[in-house]
Amino acid sequence: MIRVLIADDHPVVREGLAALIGRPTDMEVIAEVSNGREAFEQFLIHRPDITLMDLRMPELDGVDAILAIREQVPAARIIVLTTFDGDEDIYRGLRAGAKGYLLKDACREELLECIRAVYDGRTWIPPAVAAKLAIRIGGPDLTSRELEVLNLMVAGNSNKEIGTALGVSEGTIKAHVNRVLEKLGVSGRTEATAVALKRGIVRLE
Amino acid sequence: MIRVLIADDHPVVREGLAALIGRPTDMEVIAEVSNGREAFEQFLIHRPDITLMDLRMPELDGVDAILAIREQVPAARIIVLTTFDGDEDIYRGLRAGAKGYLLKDACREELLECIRAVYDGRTWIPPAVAAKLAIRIGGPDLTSRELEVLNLMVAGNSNKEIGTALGVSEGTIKAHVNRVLEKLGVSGRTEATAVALKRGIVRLE
DNA sequence: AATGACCTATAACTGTCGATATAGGGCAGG
DNA sequence: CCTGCCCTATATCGACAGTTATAGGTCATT
Repeated sequence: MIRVLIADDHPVVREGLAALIGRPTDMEVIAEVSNGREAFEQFLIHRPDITLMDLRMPELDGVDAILAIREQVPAARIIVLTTFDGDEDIYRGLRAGAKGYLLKDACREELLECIRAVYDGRTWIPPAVAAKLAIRIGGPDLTSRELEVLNLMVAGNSNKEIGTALGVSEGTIKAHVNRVLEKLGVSGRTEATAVALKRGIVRLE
Repeated sequence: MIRVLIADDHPVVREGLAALIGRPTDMEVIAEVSNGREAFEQFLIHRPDITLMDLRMPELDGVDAILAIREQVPAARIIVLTTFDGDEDIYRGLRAGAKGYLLKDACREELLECIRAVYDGRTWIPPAVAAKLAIRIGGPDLTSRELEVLNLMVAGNSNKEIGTALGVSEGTIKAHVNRVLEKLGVSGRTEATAVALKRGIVRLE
């Protein structure tokens, strides 16, 4: 019997996963939670064989929940199940220690196959996801300062405003912006905004 | 018996909705489809009391499906059930003729209550959704030309490039861009990009 | 027929952006 | 200790963005 923990803040999705998983006779849902903190707590209590984890959740992010769990139980078998398909989301999820990565438009067969694969100790990543992961791995990392600048840039701030906000000169911001544009492979801050959002490097709100 | 049609391209969500709706004794799911075209076809065949419609679907968009259905059956009672909470999405969904608008993080009670309300001929819009709708209704519309320019702008094109693409002068584009910035209430094209994406006025990809 | 909204265009001007080069200080890993 | 990466800074310069004002042509509405 494969014992599954579901972590997702959408009741409809939890219900759907529970229905799909409860159908085969070799799987059962042992707990459902709606945020990352509960996911961590319930994991330690139930020690599920498989954890299905959404990325965007209140209280504690999916990635952070994975990190917290694997700090206690390095062998935890966790599958990310999310709507986000930016290469940065995929990269962070798998780097945190997820063994599978499914998008929410996965069909029933794909879901069950993935659960069985990860339960057997294999990793399970759909080709489309793997392709995006490859893009991310090839490219350069943004430094934390560059990320900070990028976020302020996406919010619509000018170089001068960013400089004021970070307590450095406008020229310094220009230098950072230049490296960000180069690393993202774009030709201006507007394109950088679109690319960063699409890739999941920054988020709105 | 309230007969429900489900239109959503995510199998997990369809399954979840079916499970939630099948539980009370006064509702039943009579059909499930995964794109807008099928939604239109199955609506005409089954004439459901309630249709739950996702907005982003292949083949035919949710809004277009609503329009197609209501052209044949103006009294159709359709509820939008989606993850998109930009004011433009909400506005378009309701203007197309939806009688309810739920976000996918709605709980079971909210879903059932909404279905019953719309079945009884009422409209059902959560306060948070209504608030965003109010924002959209207050503001000015972008003309089709301005939308065209905005889309090219978000893609990272310069004024000159947009002018070339549309076969007009750079100066003309500047004039369009100026009105777009004014209507969106922003101070530059980078901020315009972020706001347009957040509000659902434009989409990536 | 007149009004108004929209698209188009021009022009001049200021400010910001982005490219490029150069360089000192801090800090970690070999 | 030295190398390399990161953050910082300065400076120049051409390109582009954005403001403002003005105005002709089209088209639907009144």
